[in-house]
Amino acid sequence: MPEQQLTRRDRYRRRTVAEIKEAAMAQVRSGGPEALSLAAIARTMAMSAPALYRYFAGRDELLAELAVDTHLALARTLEAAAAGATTPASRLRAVAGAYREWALAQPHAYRLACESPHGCVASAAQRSMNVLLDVVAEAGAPPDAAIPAPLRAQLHRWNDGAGRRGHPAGVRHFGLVWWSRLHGLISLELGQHTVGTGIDPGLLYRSEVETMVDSLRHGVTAGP
Amino acid sequence: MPEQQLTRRDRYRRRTVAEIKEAAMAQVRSGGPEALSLAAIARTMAMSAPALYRYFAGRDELLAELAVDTHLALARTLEAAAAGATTPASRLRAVAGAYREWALAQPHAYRLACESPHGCVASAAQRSMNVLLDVVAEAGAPPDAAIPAPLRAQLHRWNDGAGRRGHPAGVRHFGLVWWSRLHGLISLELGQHTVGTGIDPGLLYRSEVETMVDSLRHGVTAGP
DNA sequence: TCGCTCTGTTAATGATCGTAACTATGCATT
DNA sequence: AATGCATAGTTACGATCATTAACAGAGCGA
Repeated sequence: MPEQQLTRRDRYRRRTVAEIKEAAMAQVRSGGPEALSLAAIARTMAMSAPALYRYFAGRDELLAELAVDTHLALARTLEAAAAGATTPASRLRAVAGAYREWALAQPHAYRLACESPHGCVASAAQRSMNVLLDVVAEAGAPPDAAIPAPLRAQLHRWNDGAGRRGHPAGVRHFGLVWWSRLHGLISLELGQHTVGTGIDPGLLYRSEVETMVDSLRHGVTAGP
Repeated sequence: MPEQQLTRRDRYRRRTVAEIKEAAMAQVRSGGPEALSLAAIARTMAMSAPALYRYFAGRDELLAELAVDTHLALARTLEAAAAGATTPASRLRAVAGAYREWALAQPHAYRLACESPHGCVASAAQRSMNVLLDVVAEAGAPPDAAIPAPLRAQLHRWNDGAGRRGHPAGVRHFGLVWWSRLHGLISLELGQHTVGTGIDPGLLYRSEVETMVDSLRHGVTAGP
């Protein structure tokens, strides 16, 4: 079923969908998810607002699709960052740095991606997670034995990256923790929770990344 | 200027403000910040919507005030949890546990508090931060020397808890990191990012808390 | 008592989402 | 080629919402 097999109408529809999403993402990027307005999208496309319902069931569904797209874009960015680095440790730093850069460059989009409580969105986030897992695996994660037994069992059951070889529990654990720590710092930074303190969030972030790189080097999972 | 000095009108006004906020928080708790509707508040209070503008400049200002109140309520909860524990380590666990319990019990309120990018809100969060800092200080934080010099300088300059004795940089650093890690995990949990994985977020959370308690015991700041 | 301020009202404006009813066009089948 | 259906668009409409303006009565100090 090559692209040319598509009927004229189908190709046109794809273009329209893409155009809608483009306009929608522009709104989200500049004003956040709550600023997305179907009426405004229709206006910029010289369409009537009800016409949009031919393409999306409603505002919420459009937002959900945008969140998925956003996660995929983030994943591609992380993949590129990982591919651009050479050593395992530098790859860790590169991915962590790219993650923050990306979030700071489009904070509203980051919010859209991370705080959408939709299952479909979570599954799209898996692709970013896979980048992390691979990089952590390469750097050598702590042994499974260091993880509390019940958690270890759940980690083992977790089927990450459909169709890929599974990672050991130590890698999965470290990946999850890594992700949550990076996200936590970025989330606080985006919430302006560091502005009054005079502390540079970038320094704090890099310090946390270094802590984690070190702990990987020493094969443990430890605190600040 | 005792309470009785207030004129009849002033006391009535206070009651009205409280009632408005109560109705507003109920909406936020059940549907999130975006579900807050001035019209609906007015309806439940048997008032006309424009009357609300005698008390708040608009929807945004009301939300900001709610966010501040929410932060203070969270802080009180943490203080109670800290007061209820006996040993330093158990106090750490109690505060961390109370933090998550509180967030899970009212996820929408937590979102309101944490993702409001208002300066005033951030300053209200300071009170929760102070609870953390005290508990960390009591448990014995890593030495300042372990922190990268530029970050250490900023931490030292940071004037936490107005009018209180300052904490050493090690405590401040550990407190910030602690907070961001707890918040990161909770934020992912609220975003449903663990549902597809079959991993119990509570286990992951407790494991992370234990990691940090251990690292305090050993006087280091390390990774997972 | 007079007058000002505070608190409330109704009316109106303009924006939003979403649905219904209708029209024209593309495309496939006869 | 003619017919008929799904598609993609339109206008009209109803509901909700935030916000402003203009106005009215009650509290309260002079």
